[in-house]
Amino acid sequence: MFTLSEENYLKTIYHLGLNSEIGVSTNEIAKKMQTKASSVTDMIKKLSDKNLVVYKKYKGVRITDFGRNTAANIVRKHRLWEVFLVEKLNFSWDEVHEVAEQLEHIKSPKLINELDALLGFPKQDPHGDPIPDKEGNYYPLEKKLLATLGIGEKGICVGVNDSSSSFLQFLDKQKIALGNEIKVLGKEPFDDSIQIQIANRELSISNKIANNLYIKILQGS
Amino acid sequence: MFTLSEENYLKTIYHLGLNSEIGVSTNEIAKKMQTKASSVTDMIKKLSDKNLVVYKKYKGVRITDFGRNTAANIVRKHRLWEVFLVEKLNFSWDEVHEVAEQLEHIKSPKLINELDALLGFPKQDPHGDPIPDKEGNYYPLEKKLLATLGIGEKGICVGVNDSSSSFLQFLDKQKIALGNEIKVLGKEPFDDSIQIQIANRELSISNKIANNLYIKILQGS
DNA sequence: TTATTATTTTAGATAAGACTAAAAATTAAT
DNA sequence: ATTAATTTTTAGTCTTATCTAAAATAATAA
Repeated sequence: MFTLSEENYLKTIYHLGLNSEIGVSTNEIAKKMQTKASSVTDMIKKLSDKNLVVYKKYKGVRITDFGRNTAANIVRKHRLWEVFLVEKLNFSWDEVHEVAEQLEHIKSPKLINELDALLGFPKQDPHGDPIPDKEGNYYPLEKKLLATLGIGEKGICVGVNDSSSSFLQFLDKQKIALGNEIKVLGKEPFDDSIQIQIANRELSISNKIANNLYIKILQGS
Repeated sequence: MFTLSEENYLKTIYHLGLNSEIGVSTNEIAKKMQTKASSVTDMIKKLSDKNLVVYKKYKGVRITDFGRNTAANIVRKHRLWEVFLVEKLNFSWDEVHEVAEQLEHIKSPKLINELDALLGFPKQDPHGDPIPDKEGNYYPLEKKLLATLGIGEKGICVGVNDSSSSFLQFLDKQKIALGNEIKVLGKEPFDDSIQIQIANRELSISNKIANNLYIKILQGS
């Protein structure tokens, strides 16, 4: 099995490598993990010894199939715990991350499979991010940023781009939650703000907000 | 906050000190934790620096009020998680300990309070051990060993003395569970075995088993 | 293409937690 | 009350994960 530190590095490498064809650089990892490049080099060697990544000096790392699988399993645990915290323990979506960061390292296959069942085999976490299955596969939602919708289009709020707690708290305050139906009523060219209808209320949303909210387009809108 | 290791040592000292007036010895701790006495001495100094125990060289340690409170909180978390695993995730009582050993170190007051509420504020864990409240107080059940009951007495199975997985698995196999009503039908002087009635079945129980099962006496039996 | 800058790695140090072996203190036995 | 046996502590070493400072390599600019 892997240490806490190894799991955290692996997870970071997994996330950073998702949208890039080339290797993940030492500095990128160091910045993301708030640590020093030399520490990253040390850890990369350990992960490489355990066949979780392929490492070529000065060329960054690429995750292996084994590493990807291992990382996806940690992400699966993280996101299932987030669902549990929100659905069963009354956490709000800005409170879940920190606790899930701890819970994701608990080792017990039975625990996580039973938790999955208790929650009804959810496919997304409270931020709309997909939950990998036992094999590490997941199916990202077809989604667009609210800012890219045209006037008259409507959809369901399915996720956030920025999951900083200040943004999530803002959404809570405005009573915008996952699952809400949102319709674009108008767009203001002057400041790129957007007028929307949500749960029978009308709101004006700044461009910055609209660029951080993901919407699943409803058919026939 | 405390490290994983510090918490584990503290918990052991707490348990070993419960039924003794004098200090807990280095060797006792080492034996219980499957480690070496020298490692214990090192750790004791750290716990002492953090005011969790009082340490006098060659005289063992005594837990402080602060230490006792901290330890009781870890025990509280351990036992609440055990209830959760059995009640919500279909674990059997011999499977819960190992996972609870991990979960008890998760840091989040909200998590544990909400979990407590989800479970309906239970007072005992699946082995019948009392769950401390937020202040670290708990109320042990009035209980007797099955072996000490007289013929005709009856009570409810409320706990085990030995919680080794082999014993717990034996109980599972015999369909003896917490909450079952047990009546003593007879005692065999030759081998000190006991005949009991449990859930409309009659069973013969060896003395060794009867010395590891706690019974809450029912009034008027 | 060479010099400059940025990135990455190496070397050496530190802290936590564990170990072994030896020394010191306590307890038990004669 | 000494000696012997046991317990406990100290001293020194090891591993993991981190750091700083310096060296090596790669990328960029003149």
